[in-house]
Amino acid sequence: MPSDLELIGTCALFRGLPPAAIAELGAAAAVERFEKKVLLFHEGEPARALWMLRAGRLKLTKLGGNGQEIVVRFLIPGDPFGAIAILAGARYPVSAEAVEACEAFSWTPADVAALVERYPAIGMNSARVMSERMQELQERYRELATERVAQRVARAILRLARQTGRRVEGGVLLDLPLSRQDLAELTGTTLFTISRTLSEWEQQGLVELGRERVLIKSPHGLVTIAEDLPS
Amino acid sequence: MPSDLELIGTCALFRGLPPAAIAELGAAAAVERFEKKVLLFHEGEPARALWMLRAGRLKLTKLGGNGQEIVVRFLIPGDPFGAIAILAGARYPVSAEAVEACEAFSWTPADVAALVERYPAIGMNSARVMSERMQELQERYRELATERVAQRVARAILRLARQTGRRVEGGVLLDLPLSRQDLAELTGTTLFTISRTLSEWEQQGLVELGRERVLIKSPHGLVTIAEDLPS
DNA sequence: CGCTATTTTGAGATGGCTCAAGCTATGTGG
DNA sequence: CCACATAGCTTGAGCCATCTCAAAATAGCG
Repeated sequence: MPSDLELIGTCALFRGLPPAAIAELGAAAAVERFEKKVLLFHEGEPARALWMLRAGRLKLTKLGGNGQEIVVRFLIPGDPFGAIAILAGARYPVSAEAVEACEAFSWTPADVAALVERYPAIGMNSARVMSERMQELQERYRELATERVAQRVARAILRLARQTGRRVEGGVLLDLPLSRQDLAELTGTTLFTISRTLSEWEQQGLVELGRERVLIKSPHGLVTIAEDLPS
Repeated sequence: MPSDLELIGTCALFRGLPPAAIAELGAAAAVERFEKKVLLFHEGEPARALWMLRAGRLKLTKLGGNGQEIVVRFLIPGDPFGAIAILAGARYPVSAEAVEACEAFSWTPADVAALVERYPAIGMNSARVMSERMQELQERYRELATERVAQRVARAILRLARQTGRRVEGGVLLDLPLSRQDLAELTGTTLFTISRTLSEWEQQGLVELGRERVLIKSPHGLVTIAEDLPS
């Protein structure tokens, strides 16, 4: 369990800053706690803070005109969020929802501005973080445009495994409460199709399912599906 | 027709920098010319430069395993590209192809690093540019996941109109060679469906079509479709 | 003027969606 | 501790938006 300053100092946004900067960040940060299903902020709201997840899991979502929701991504401790609103717009382009009890640091736009002024390396760090996320989203965009559902679902699960996977006996457990609906909104399909797809994989022994729970028994099998290789 | 230094000084990446910085950028830039259909670089290639379009139009594309291509976005003069590779990866995550004769500035990674060192504001500028593109891609991702083809195509055309639209008699012309195939790869559908959709709109007097050419006669009509409003 | 790239149109197939119904954990209040 | 309520999940049946493939029309270009 890293200390707060360690977490702040090693996250992608603030890596490489002098200890004085990290100390300032720690001093300026507010810490808040959010229960499961609580919205930290919602899409369209004026940005009142730059955030960083301290503990727990949350998801960034986006609404469609017809009421449909999509999941932009899940976050783990150390991940910054709300940065786009601070950098580019005055408003959050996504909503942030706790998928389990969470704690998050937040900094006011004024504090962020002052710190960026003092430690300009934050600028390049932000650009790097944005670039990495952009790369992932471009990739997912391509998948959504060109691949079948099963392929996309397999990829999504493998990504989640890399991000939050925990080795347990029998395989790798996705270490967050992940409903079929969540997976559907992450991959651009419906909860029905997700249910059918996962059930089939369970038949084949690739995964083991539970309520809001996915255990990967054969990562290799999922890779075969994700890459559309002959089994 | 702005001078090179004006173009460099007013683009999103270098806005607000002191004249000395702009002069340096101008001095360090190489200018190259590319004919229609030429690839400036391709996906996966090690990044050898940060680019900025000087004249013409180009598109960023990405390949799928099955040979299918998608269009990530079209660029107009002043747009930077290849930035993600310089910032986050060592390799270009997309290909860049001239859709008409183009000219582009390029800077070596070493020159970029030196300039960023000297003028740290470039860091925040990069972050802002990335954030804006991220916001757009998140939006398009949502559309691809939740909306029908017609809706997405209408949105894509309206975006292109905002970006490269030119007022002409009779409406707004998309000022770039844009094939049905390009539109399909931009919106995640097939050229056949694009052809049918556009033909229908032409019947209704919303657009006027030509080979690699779209003239918008009724922007409002397209908005109605894009927003899925009752006509 | 003929070649080639682009576009249109048709006909048929299908992957995934929609809607309805029932099932099953999980947690909760009596 | 049990019975019930509820959120999450599964399964089935039918449908339809969109894709696929084939063929022909059209428009530039050399």
